[in-house]
Amino acid sequence: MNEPEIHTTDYEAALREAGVRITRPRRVILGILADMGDHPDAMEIFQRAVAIDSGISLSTVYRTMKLLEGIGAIHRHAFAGGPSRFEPAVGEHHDHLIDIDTGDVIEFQSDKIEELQNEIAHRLGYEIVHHRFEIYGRKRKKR
Amino acid sequence: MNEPEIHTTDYEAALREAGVRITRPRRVILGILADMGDHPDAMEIFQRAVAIDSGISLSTVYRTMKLLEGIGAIHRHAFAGGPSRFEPAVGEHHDHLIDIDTGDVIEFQSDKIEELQNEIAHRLGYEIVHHRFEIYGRKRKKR
DNA sequence: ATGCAGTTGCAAATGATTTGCAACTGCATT
DNA sequence: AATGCAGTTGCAAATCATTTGCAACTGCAT
Repeated sequence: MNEPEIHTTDYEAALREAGVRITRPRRVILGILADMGDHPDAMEIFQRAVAIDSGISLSTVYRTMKLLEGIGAIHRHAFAGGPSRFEPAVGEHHDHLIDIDTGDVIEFQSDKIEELQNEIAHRLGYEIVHHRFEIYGRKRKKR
Repeated sequence: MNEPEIHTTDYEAALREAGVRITRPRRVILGILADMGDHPDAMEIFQRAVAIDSGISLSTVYRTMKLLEGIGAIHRHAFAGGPSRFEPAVGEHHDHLIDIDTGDVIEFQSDKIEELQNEIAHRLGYEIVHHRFEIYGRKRKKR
């Protein structure tokens, strides 16, 4: 009964800790977050939520995402010209490669980057809070 | 007549090459870009432009930024919850450290990052178009 | 000097996100 | 289990950034 998986209850615990109420809409959204493998935007999360409980409003999705972002449970990614996309802040930090033709988001992880950011921030007299490394690329066609 | 500096005329040459007209509003905006040392958003550029020529509209600023971005003359940076900020795409590529308390943007350059992105993109079967590396940090207080 | 396709300013439209407010509901307390 | 009320919610309207339709204007090739 202690799988290394993420469950709604983990988020609930985090929320309780943050001193907020576990309401019906929040439980639904938490459930969606728990098993999303992609990086949906607020509207997409809203649609999934409505499919589960038609009474949920888009405002609540936005409010909940902001709340979760505030307690560090999710990360927000801002893309130029589009809505923010979210992903659970769970496990190892990773970065993204965005396919500029298809919009696909590929995750990758590199210890060197983690090192590098520390080195650079230190050199500039800063303490890192977080970083973002995104590569925008196009699939290399095999020939 | 070939200084390594950036002048309005350099942008003009790039625009002409792209087959667009050099109009009065564009010349004003180009002039602003030529000597901006910061990373202003469209509204800020608009205000500087109006100070030079009161007839310029915000739409034109947006249209021009999009145009310049398209020909690669400037870079757009999207920040969560705020407007896009622009900077001339001139010289060596650099990345940013954002001070999360003050919003200051500090530029830095690292060859290692350039290497790393190539390595990673290659590993994933992609060809890099561009990348973005941002460190969000807080000033380390000296003790 | 002339013509017209490329540009512009303005206002209205769009898209993402936030907010005011009155009704509702967790949940700590009886 | 019933009570009270501060935290939440849904809805609609507001806000912010950005885009777009359109008629008037203007570079610039001729």
